[in-house]
Amino acid sequence: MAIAVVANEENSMNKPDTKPVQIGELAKNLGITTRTIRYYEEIGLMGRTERLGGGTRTYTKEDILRLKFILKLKTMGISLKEIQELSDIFDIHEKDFTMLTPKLIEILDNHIARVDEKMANLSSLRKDIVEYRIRMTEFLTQHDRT
Amino acid sequence: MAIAVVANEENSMNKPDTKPVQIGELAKNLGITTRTIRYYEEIGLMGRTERLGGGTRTYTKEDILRLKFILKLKTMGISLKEIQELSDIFDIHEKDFTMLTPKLIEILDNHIARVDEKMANLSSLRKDIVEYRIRMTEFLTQHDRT
DNA sequence: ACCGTATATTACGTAAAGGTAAACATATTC
DNA sequence: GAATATGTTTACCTTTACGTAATATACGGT
Repeated sequence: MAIAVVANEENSMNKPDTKPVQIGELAKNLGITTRTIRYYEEIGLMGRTERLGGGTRTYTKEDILRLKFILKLKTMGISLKEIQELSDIFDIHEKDFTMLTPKLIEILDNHIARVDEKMANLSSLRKDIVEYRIRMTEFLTQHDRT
Repeated sequence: MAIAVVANEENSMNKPDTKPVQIGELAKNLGITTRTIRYYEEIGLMGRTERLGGGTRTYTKEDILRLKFILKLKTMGISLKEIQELSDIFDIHEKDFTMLTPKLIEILDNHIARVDEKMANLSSLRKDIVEYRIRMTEFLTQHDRT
């Protein structure tokens, strides 16, 4: 239940449908490719999940929440490297989500600052470009007249 | 004189020091590396400049202005690929800067729009992160009490 | 002529986040 | 049981803007 909070779970009816899902279906549901899921496992974002006899990966509800959490952080512009740090903490402390929260908040705070900075930069950049554009236009019209 | 307008030339005393410069000194003056200059030539941003007998590159005042122009566009976030388009036009029309201006304005307009979009995205992103951060904090304090 | 520094060319390395292909095993469906 | 779909691993490809190294000449001054 803990991680559901952070993965934006809707919790509609909470059916106990604990039927593990395979990678293809999961990918389709989440709108990503299987390569992405395997890649996340490869770099240690997902703990290694259960496999069927032949090696086919299966994903429990918890696994899926974890993946959704990763995707959520990604949409917020957190890099996979930062998410790795979180994953490490999460796994080291035997999936105790509370151990993860302080670091998460730290990263988020950090990220807010970065976003603020970026916005300031873009704002001044925009001014530059517009100014430049005006000079160009003037230059052009002067040449039209001559 | 034409390109001087766009490269932000200070035009302090306008000494006729038309002594061609070599790549190392030029790089130092502009605060970039020689690799960068050669790279720009490699991908066609700089027309091939004159060489000394042994093949050493030399740069005239015009060449330097062209390079400054490229750097100026870069600081505004224009990609080298876009600058290539401009360079192509410039070279095709035998270095007539007026032929280049419409495309330049188009690129700048385009770029302003992109910057605006980025800023809007960052703004909503910031909201998301802050909201999320608040939820995390609440989650944490609840667990402290229990 | 010689020395030390600058330059030339070629070519591989880097970071991020996967894409894509090859070659194979497994699972499902008719 | 053959065809089809899905899964597996390994490993090289992509983009951007150069960094870095290796090797070979060239330039400038004495």
